[in-house]
Amino acid sequence: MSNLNGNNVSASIAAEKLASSSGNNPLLRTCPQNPAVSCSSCRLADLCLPISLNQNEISQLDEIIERNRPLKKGEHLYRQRDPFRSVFAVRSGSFKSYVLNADGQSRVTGFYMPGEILGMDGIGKREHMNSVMALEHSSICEIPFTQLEKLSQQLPNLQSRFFSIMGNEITKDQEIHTLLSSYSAEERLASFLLSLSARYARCQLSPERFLLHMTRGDIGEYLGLTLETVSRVFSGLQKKGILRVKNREIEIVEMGTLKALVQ
Amino acid sequence: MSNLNGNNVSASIAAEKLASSSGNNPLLRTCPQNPAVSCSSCRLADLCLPISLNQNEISQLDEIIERNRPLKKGEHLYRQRDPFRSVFAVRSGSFKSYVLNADGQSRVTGFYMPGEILGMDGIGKREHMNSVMALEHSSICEIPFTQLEKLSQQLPNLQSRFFSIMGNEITKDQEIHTLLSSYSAEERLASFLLSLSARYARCQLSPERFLLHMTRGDIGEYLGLTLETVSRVFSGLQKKGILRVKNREIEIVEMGTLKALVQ
DNA sequence: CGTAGTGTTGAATTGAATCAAGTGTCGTGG
DNA sequence: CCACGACACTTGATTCAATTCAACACTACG
Repeated sequence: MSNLNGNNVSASIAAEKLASSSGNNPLLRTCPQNPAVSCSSCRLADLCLPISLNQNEISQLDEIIERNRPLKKGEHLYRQRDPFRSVFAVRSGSFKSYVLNADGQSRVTGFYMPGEILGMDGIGKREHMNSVMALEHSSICEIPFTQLEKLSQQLPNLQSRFFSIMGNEITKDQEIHTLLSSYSAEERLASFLLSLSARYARCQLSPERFLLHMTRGDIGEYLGLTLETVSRVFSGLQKKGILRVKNREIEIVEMGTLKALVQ
Repeated sequence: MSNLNGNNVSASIAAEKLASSSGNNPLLRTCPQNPAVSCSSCRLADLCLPISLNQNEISQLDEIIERNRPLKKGEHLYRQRDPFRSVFAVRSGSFKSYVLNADGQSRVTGFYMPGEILGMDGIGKREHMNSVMALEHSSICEIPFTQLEKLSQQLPNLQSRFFSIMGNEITKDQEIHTLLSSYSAEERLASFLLSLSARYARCQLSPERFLLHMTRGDIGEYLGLTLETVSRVFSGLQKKGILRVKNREIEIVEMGTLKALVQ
């Protein structure tokens, strides 16, 4: 049995749905990294920067966006202390951001999925505070920041949208603050899974069944737990019948009970 | 003996220096809450929003800023779920932001000192995610956000400045994330004191001797510790000769050793 | 002067970390 | 296509840092 149900979810979940659809061109559909796909035809547009821009505004944004070559698993988008030039929108795949402390240990500061914006850790000090690594084969749109600033001067909607995106990042970080300062291991992991679930749903993927592209160690570093504790809590939630866990494949069997764990 | 050295630091530290000086008007000097003090004459201007604006730009900013009545200790500036209208700059005093969870427990999400910007927790969802309470008699400048957005359209420097401020907030929140996910109680408290110390220095106050305006419980809620642990760590650091602690008065005796604790 | 809020300290408890051993999985190159 | 090695993961036993529970002291304020 290769997975929870005896058929291969990995392939079906991962590949198909995240492709940026490009109208009726079937070739583009199968190639989510196609650099020709514009914001206006990108199926992630309503999760991403262009939201609340009109057609004309979107095409102006389109012009400053660079669609780079895709990154392989393990490749870095940027590293700690790199000069800040751009923010990035995830087109497909996923990323982790992390910092290395003095004795070389890493701590994961975030995970990023399609439609989410990356790189705002560099805006304050004009230097990236995190490193960002692809967790799987992934592609991104690069938005040079000085050009984004210039365009925001001309498009009030874009300025407003970017203030909102940064505001949401602040809100999200403060939620993690309270999570880490008062939740138990089980509550942290439940909350983490619910966050992933909601974000998969945003991408039109199943909120009940998905793949983790990060390791138990990554999750532990993010949640302030050891990888052993993460593993034990997964086992515990499975024993209670709330989850089914098979390696990186997660099925949330009792969504309500899981939600009740974090109130 | 009323404090560490037998004289009253509380009064001298707290009152005098934080006043927004107003050139050569001695009356304004003694009244930090004077609503007439403009950005251009405010001694906090170079910590605050106006930095990198020229005289003309500052006076445009000045026009949209409302200087409200001061808040007494324990009063709220805004509460969780209040509609978002403005961000605020702390003029004098200090504030804590906090959230209440389902069972009525509070968790502190931040402390704010003169020159720092407050209220960005509302930008994303147009609704405040935190409550904010004055920790002492305090005053603020209110900056209506829609007007700030409008003015940012006209003043590229202001837009850029506000992007930076929000970027720094994100960076700060991520630093707390790594603090909470991997530091011991002692490391957390050391890091907290060093942060306060640096921020007092920014306000032209002593980085070695200052007053805590928050309770041990507030600090614990912020750092993810119980108030008993906070108290024990203070005692421990005092026993090691790194600090002198007398109620809310802190003296950092060995700054180097304290810094070494967090590497 | 009394009381509520704040802070300290001790003893017992506990949740998660650490240490350790072993299994499972995946990608690579022969 | 299989074997190998490197990672990734699980589970158990033990330890430990911080919490919890409890008693008491201090301070500040009406």
